[in-house]
Amino acid sequence: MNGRYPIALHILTLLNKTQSELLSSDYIAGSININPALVRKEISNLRNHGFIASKEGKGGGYSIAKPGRQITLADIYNAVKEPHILGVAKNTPNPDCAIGKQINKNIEELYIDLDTAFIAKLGTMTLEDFSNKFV
Amino acid sequence: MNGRYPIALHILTLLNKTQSELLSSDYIAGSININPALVRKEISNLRNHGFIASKEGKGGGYSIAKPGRQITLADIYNAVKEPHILGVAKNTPNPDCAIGKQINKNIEELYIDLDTAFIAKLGTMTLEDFSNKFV
DNA sequence: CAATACTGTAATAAAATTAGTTACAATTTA
DNA sequence: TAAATTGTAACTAATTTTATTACAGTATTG
Repeated sequence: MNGRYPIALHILTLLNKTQSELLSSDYIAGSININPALVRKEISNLRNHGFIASKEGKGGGYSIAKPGRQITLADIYNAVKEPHILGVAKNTPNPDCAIGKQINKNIEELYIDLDTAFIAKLGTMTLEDFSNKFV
Repeated sequence: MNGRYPIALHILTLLNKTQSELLSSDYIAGSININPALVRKEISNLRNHGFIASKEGKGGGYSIAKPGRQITLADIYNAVKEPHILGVAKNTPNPDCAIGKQINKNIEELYIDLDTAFIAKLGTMTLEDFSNKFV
């Protein structure tokens, strides 16, 4: 798994804590300590999911698009998630092997089961809850 | 996340289904369709965790070290797991930012919480259960 | 005891993925 | 019109993952 989830959480926490004004990608990048273009790229994704509103032009920037109470950590997970929770092997198993032939289907099933449980757990926590951990 | 979990599951399923004889890394690699040296490397890890027994020399190979009923999918997860369930960002957040200063601690807490729940779920399934999905 | 067939492990190389950088058009404000 | 900002693409660098090669060590078997 790459660093997109923690980055997304960082961005959304900042915006959720800053209701009154717009934050620029430069400011956000300064808090995270990464490149502003990367921030804009991830925000582009989060905006497509309806979590963030943006305003172009001078004085523009970003704000949270809806109350943190209405964004669960599962929603964020779904917005940045990897294809499979426990990783994907890149091999193509041997179709002439009894196990190899069936393993992908069975792993797939297992993953769906796990993913469902994981999302259920994440769904019990909101961005607001997470934000409230900050003093 | 990389492909180690599915690879480990594949190896262990093969061995659990083959109680009577030893399987060579070559045979296992043939089923997975990856390099035998990689198989031996992952097995080296799984052996250190007590899941696999090995025999060197001619006619040697691998076998399951204990009943599949005694190996949970959580045990396997713990043997190959990544540092964090939802990924790690490589940045060092700005310590002069109120959010940046606290985010790592809060993410850490969240991850421990999630990991615990995930392991509990995985702990309800055994290698035997997984093996039984194969007809 | 010599040949063979394995494991165990390390070193290296190749491939794939992720993160970072640069650039610039488009937009808005003043 | 100048300045500040987003949006996006193209490219580069770094890191991680996977693959390959090699070979010493260990049993087995004729």
